[in-house]
Amino acid sequence: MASEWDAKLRDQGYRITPQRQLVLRAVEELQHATPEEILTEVQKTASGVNLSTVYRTLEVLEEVGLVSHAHLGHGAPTYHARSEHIHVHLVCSQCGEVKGVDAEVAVGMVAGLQQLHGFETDLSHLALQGRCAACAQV
Amino acid sequence: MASEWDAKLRDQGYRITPQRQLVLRAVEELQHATPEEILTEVQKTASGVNLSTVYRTLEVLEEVGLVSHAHLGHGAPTYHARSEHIHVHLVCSQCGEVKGVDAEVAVGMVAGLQQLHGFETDLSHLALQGRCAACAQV
DNA sequence: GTATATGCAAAGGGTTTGCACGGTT
DNA sequence: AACCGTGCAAACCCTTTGCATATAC
Repeated sequence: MASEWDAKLRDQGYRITPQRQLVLRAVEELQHATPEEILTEVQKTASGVNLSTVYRTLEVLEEVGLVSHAHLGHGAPTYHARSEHIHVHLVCSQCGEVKGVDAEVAVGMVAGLQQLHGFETDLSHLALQGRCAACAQV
Repeated sequence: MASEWDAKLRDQGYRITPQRQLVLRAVEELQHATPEEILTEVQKTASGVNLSTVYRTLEVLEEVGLVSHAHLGHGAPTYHARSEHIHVHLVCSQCGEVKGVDAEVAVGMVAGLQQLHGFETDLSHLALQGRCAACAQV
């Protein structure tokens, strides 16, 4: 049901605007995009849209649960749609490669944290630093 | 052997300076501090030290393996000494609380990533977003 | 003595905010 | 008609960089 997006906004008292629709669509299409990249994508359709609107919109979309962000490197965060398959980000600190892998690998840890510390982990934010297979071989 | 710190620097061709010693000590004492906080601590002893020196020093100390950083929230990253017990950061996205827990909880995930994807995870950078026990009860 | 490290100040990225206008409800 | 959302521009925080001076080696 891809048309639930507007309901999620309305339910929390937010209005439906072209900008919000375009930003959400851009996030879905680009998959791991920074605010700047999202702006560029949005401007292909609506050139007048402003960067601050993208920031404000992402904040709203995140609050209603339509998107999430993760800090993959030192720069800007990247946003992805919440509807996507939940995945964990593997970031190679040597070559910078980013790989998304199934969140399955982390369920043990999540269960452990819940049991030991009562902590409810949100995996959609998770970025793991390390060395990818290629760089580790050296 | 707390006096190995200078050797680690020298071995990689770096010089030993008061600033580097002070920054390292500040990181060890403050435990999870931002560059700004580290500067303030260092300036208690040497008021002339500059923020850009702190940044450059942290970069060097990280390269030689004396400190690590993690992005706990939206703001500046925090630095901690590598010699400390390895721990994972649990960040509550609701109340902002940060808790360090033993990295033991993550060994299963690390092993899985190694096996499935050849990825060597660096746990010292790991920050997990979620809800702490207190906030989850609501 | 020479190369590296530092302090200073300016520039740079990324993000937030105040305000007047425009659009959704 | 009322209020929320947007565009614009300025401000903000965090970080990096160029350059002259000071310092470790």
